[in-house]
Amino acid sequence: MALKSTLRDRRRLQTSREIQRAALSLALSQGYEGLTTEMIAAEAGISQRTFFNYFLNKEAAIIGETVSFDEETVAWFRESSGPLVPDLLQALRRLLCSSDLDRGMSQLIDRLLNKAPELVPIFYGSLKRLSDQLSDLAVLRLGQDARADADLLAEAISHALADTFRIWANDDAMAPDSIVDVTTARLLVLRGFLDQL
Amino acid sequence: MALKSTLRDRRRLQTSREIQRAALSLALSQGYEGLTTEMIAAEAGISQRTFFNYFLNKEAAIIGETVSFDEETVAWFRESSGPLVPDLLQALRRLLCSSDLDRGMSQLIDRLLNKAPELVPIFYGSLKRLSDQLSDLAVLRLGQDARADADLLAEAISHALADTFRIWANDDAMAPDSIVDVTTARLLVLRGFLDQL
DNA sequence: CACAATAATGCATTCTGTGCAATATTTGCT
DNA sequence: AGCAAATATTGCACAGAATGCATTATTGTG
Repeated sequence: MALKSTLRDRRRLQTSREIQRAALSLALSQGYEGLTTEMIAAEAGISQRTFFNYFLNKEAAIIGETVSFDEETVAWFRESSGPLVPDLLQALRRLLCSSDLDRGMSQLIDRLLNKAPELVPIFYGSLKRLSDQLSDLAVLRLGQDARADADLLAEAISHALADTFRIWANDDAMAPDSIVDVTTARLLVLRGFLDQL
Repeated sequence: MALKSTLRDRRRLQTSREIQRAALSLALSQGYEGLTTEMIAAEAGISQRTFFNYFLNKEAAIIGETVSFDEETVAWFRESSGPLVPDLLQALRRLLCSSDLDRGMSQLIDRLLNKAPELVPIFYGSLKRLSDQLSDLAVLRLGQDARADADLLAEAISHALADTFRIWANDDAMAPDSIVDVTTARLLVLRGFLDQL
């Protein structure tokens, strides 16, 4: 029964994206304040009840589906003998490569965050999930004892990445491939600060 | 009219703490799932309506009041000519000194976060507010152009601090004064990772 | 085509959160 | 103390969020 009906899955993903698109465009045009789940459902052409079948809550619809590392990447990372941090960045490269990035959607999100700053914490909550995955990867190589250190590193990397994402969303000339490069540059800036200690 | 009725203010702070205590203890004993604002209000001896006069929402009651840098510290920081990062840590030292830390409450929070991990994002949202304040401080010295860099640095520092807080909450032998010292040590660990780049 | 699995929907219900008006309490002042 | 203004608490009504459950529609399979 595993890996069957991909047609259904594609429809599901499509509907999910349509709901997110509806939520973002309504939030941008009418304001997030006063945006109701009924409005989103109507705009997406579904019932309110179906909206809640796709997303746990209104905020999740704004954020959209979450990405995660595939098994091959995890396996590769575990076996690799290179230095930890570059390997984590390489894993991110693979992740961004597999998940097809939608610059238009990212732009909408960025504009919404500027217009409705109260949503920023929601996105940081979502970013935390990526950070947790990075931390899990790091722990594969450092051992559970280093969980706190892994968390700290993963937070820094994921925030640098989020930073870079905003840059990428607003720069049509920037290639997706260079995202992790810019993220690395951001991390070097951070290291520069920490050299003051 | 400024700086008047401190009696009223103290009562207000006391009620606020009592509500948070009620929320935390109920969440720990009965579980956060199924905890209603009416239950919290009843436990705290106030009406549900009054609960919402103190906190914008249920989650805010769990987190409690937010701290912020006082004007003297901001002024000191702006004028100081020392290196940026140590000065930021010094500002944190002053902040922790002025806000009287309640280890018992911190312990309750830490236990609740272990029991109900779905609340972790809430706390990261709250941590973000501290991070924003740190970033504002840094921008005073770096200029608005360096906002992105300041954000990155502030995130790293605030996460290292949050880390340290959990350690402090569970170690009765650890003095509040040493919190920032341990935070600095955490930041050095992070720098060690970044040296791999 | 028929049947099983899955998805969409309507409906009732509980809880969150807000606005507003009424009531109670506190504070400053004489 | 006693009065008036400011502030806090409360009850009530209401709109929206989110869930459970039963029903209906759609879709994939043999």
